[in-house]
Amino acid sequence: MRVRLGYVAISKTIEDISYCHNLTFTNYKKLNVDSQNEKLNNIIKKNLVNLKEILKYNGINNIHFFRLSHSMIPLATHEKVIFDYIRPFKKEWLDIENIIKKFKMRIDIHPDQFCVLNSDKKDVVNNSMKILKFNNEIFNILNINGKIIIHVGSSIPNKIEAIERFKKNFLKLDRQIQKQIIIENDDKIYNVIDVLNLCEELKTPMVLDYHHYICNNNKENIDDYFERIFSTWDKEKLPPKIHFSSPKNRKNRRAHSEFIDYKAFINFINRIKKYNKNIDIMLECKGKDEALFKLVRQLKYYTNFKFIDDTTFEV
DNA sequence: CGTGGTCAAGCGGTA
DNA sequence: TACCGCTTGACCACG
Repeated sequence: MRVRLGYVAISKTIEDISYCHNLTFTNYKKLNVDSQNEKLNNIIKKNLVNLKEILKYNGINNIHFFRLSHSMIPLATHEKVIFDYIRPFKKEWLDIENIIKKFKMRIDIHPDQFCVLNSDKKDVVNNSMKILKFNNEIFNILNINGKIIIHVGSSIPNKIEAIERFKKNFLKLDRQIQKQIIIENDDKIYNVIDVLNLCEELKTPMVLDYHHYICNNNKENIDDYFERIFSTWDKEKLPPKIHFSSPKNRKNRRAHSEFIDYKAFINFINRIKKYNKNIDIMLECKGKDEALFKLVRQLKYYTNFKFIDDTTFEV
């Protein structure tokens, strides 16, 4: 089994290179009409240039996959702000595409909490579809095989009806977007079994979030479900994706800790290695890439995992 | 220089 | 009932 490790969205090592500079609608409105677009364009340009630098940093450090934060194009799906974030930035987008291709990177995107495909409110569903379309467009601009990670969403008035709404709305999406969506179990409502059943029915890959499983389960044993979860990826070119993180502390179990509990991680690897799949594990820690490299040092010291590069090992 | 309030938007959970 | 956290930070006004 080959395991690749990655981290989320922001590097802590290279500071001052954020690609998440934002412009809120309130502040946008305060500007006069001429400077609105100028301000927006400046922010987008800065974000795209910085994203390129972060991807380059990742590539040089053998980090093979990355999750894009989605605020890199502020107001992209705001109905009252119409602007072109593609053509004026052709060079910047192309630079990013070239870096991704050069290092053969896997790129995911995770819409924020306002993307609720199964909401009982029509406007929320429409906006969610718009967000998904925007994410799809980013992949189209970059000409890459990216995935959009979403949760099932709301449970109003109950999980059964809400799952039916999810299926109905999912099937309304463009086929291309349907194929990009992968669904993750969450820490409050939709547990591993809910999401696995849904993914099998929709023929959509499932992202297992191990920390969410710890927070939200019916005392089922996760070991009984690994095989089925991995199988949802059988038709994909990309390896199955797992999110791994450690709880902050006993009291605050849902929050993410700064670093990974390496013993829990080693235990986890030893339980999944028999499936002999290649796996991409994204570490979700406050410590970001520092947490990734700390875990790698611990694995090198405490295990016989055979490291192929800075973030990839075989067991 | 540090801090706290604010930001377009949805949810469920907690005090 | 009102706020908090999420996947999360940036920015600005203020001291």
